[in-house]
Amino acid sequence: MRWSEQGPGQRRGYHHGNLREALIEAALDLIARKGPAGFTFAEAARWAGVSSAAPYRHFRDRDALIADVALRGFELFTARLEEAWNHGRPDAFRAFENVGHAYLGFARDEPAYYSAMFEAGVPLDGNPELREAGEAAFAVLRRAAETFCARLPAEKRPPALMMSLHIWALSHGIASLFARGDAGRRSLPMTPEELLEAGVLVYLRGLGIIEGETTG
Amino acid sequence: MRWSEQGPGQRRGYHHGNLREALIEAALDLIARKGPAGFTFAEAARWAGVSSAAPYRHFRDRDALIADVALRGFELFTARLEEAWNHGRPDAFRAFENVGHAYLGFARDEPAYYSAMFEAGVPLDGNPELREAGEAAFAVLRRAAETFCARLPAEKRPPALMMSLHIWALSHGIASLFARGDAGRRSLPMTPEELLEAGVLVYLRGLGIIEGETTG
DNA sequence: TGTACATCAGTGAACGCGCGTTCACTGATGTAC
DNA sequence: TGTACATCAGTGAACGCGCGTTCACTGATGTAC
Repeated sequence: MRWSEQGPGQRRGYHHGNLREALIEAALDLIARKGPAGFTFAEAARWAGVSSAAPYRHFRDRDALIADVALRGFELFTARLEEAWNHGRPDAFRAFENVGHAYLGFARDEPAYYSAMFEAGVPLDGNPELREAGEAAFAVLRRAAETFCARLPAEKRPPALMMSLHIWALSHGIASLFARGDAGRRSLPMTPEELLEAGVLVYLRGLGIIEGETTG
Repeated sequence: MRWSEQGPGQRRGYHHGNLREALIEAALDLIARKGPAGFTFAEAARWAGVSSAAPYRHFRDRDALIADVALRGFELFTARLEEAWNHGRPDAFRAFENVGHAYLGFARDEPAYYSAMFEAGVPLDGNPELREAGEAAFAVLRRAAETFCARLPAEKRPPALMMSLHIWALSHGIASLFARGDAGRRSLPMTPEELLEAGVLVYLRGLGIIEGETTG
């Protein structure tokens, strides 16, 4: 460390060395604390211990940085869902459950990414890379649904696309309303995970994919 | 109209006459077009054809105005859900379906209210009136669920609170992801209403409240 | 190994802008008598 | 009905601020010879 202090970083010479990454970290920190609108280019630069003009060497403008955060968010999200699915092991049902938990876990552990992905209002048109990243995340859910549906005989097999949309919407709804760390969060007489798990169980029973008691 | 032009309003003398309402209208217009963060006190004043200091006669500050918009939003929302429920007529099932449609309809027709209510990050602590208004809206859903559950014999009756939380989360998820007018909206191979209706049907079947074919 | 030079990631000063908020004020309205 | 006055919703000018963005610049790094 030479002279200038900075956020949580360590070194500083004339060249920062890793400014691009530092700016993204700063964005995550700021978004987590103040929401996507509370993030400013100027503050991110300050956080990284760099002049306010420096970020322009790495991002066209403020929106480009947010879009990049959203993109990374989707990549991480996809990886986490994929890992939870784990090729349908140990069995389709358990793996499906794990995907649900991974969904909520991501929303809770990475509120800043989640925010940038779903609430920052980054326009998807004109950013095909971002759109594809979002679709890749959804594709994990969809593949899981397909595998899961395959246990049923073809004639009573529900449309996997619809099923995955339902699960996605339910997960997203629970995450937005109850599992986020922000000020508007509603309180709940159970954990979000329990709520999601119960909902998915009822839903799957309704599809005829699993059997069981109607109530507990 | 005397001299100063204004948004869509009509008159202007020295006294506006209805500035409080005009500012709220302005806020709705701005939020609908730019999101909750895109709303500024200054622009709302301009929209109403009034000096930038005038709003302070009616709202303590910017946040107070947004909180007021959210409050009205919840009141409207409650009224609309209530109307849809219509005391469970013509029958509990149909009425329940109507509530779902009303939910999505509100999110689509009143994106600005919806935004202020669920996305503006208005802190609920320290604003009991707002919190109660939100709970009142949810209470409609809950009462509907209770009435609906009552068709089942007590020993296989699902917990109505949980059921209403599931329906709420599913509706909110679909509304956020697919039914909103903003830029981040995902596209969908069916209407949000169809998606919600199908999801609720599956869910209710899973609870054993309705019977029916497993797939279509 | 040493020097010349191109490249590139930073600087820092400056800009114009719009915002939120305050202040002493003033014009319109409504009420008492 | 007319006048005096209190009340209150507006004005408009001013403030300090932080933002996004640009510019000519400069220090560090890496490469060619």
